Amino acid sequence: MGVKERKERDRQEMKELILESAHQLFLEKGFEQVSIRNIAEAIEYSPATIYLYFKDKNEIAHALHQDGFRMMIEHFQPLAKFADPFERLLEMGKAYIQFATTNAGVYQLLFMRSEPMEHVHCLDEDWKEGDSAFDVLFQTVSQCQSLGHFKGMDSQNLSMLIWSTIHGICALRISGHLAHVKVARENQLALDTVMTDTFKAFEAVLQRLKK
Amino acid sequence: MGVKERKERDRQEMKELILESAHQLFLEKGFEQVSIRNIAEAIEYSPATIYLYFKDKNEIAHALHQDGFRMMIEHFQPLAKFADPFERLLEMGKAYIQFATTNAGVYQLLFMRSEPMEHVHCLDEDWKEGDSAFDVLFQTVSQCQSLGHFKGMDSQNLSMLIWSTIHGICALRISGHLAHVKVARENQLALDTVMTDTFKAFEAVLQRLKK
DNA sequence: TATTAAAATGAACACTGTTTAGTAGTTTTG
DNA sequence: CAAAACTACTAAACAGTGTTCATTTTAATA
Repeated sequence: MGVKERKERDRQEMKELILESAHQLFLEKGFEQVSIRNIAEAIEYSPATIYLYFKDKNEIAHALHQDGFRMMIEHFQPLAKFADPFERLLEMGKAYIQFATTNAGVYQLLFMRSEPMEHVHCLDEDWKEGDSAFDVLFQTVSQCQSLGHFKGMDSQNLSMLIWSTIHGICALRISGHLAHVKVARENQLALDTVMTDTFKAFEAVLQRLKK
Repeated sequence: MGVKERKERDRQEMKELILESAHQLFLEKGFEQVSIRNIAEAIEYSPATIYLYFKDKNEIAHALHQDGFRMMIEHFQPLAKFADPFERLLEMGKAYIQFATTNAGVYQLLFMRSEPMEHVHCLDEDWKEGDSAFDVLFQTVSQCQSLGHFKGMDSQNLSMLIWSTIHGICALRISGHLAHVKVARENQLALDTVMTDTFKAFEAVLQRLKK
């Protein structure tokens, strides 16, 4: 009698239903702007029901982290065709910015939400995907170094640095803070050139540090 | 009979009182975690009173923007002693990160709060200070270029790029997202070296772009 | 002192995330 | 089959949020 199994299956289906609705709503309005009641209404259940499947709103966000990272990794898939790691790194930067600006809701959920301090210990579970996404960058950076690029720098530090850099560009765009600075309004940063410009800027510094 | 003048003075004092309390509370708990009722309690007035002096919570945030920028500009004051613009730029980066991490509440208020879309048109007033803060960076970058650094790049684009870069580092730190990535936990980025590393990384790219 | 204007507020509205007590429906057991 | 046990679900409430409004208190004027 597989009644227990069916119950478990129903339970997973319900979780999926909630996550799907939440995911779609977050895409449209952003995490903070979507209430538990909104999700409940969308799936035509009572708000309290959601708490039978998820501890709190944070747990829904965490569950969707995996989805978000999968989306990112998928978005990075075409980059494999770039044989030269350095060229791939450049394209990764572009692809990253492109993903973040076209999926602002997802991006905010992943990287721009200041989480409650207690939940910093969600290490193993929902950031497995995150770590493997980071690994894509790390591998590319390492390959660049194998070819003689970025001499004398720690691969991990460098990877984080590059990530921070690109994230900064995305975060300021999404939050709309670039629009405040007069210069940014008059002089729009073109997506196509931003990565090469970034790396060009890096250069000037090395020349200085060399001598 | 200067009763009207006194009333106006009282009104400004009240506004100041509200802003001071709000400022302090935001420092302690962050913008989102402070309610109008918290502020009201701190100044020993009814919550409704606050709405006689400020249209809404956003207007309080905007009023405090100026304070925040003044704090930043003040924090950057000692940098004037660096005669070499390039060296000053490096120190600015360090100072910026130092300010953001020690005044996370202020920094979040200034750059990490996603504002309601309607309010993107607060151009002239509360971002005057912001523009002049940006100008500090822009001037330094321009001076660097006068000395031959960052050849062939648009000064404004480059300034925004540098800002984005440093902001990314700060934002990921403050929001705690660095703690998620396994690498970041095991391998803490040292504040002292992060700027030089950033600029070192820039180098590798130029070498590649040159050929 | 009475009148008028301004300032402050208590109470409410429409929300939010979350908890609890209680109700239906299904499954298992005697 | 009926009773007990367990499950899924929800209405209602709690404590909080930003905000508004009718009402009262306070102060200035005539």
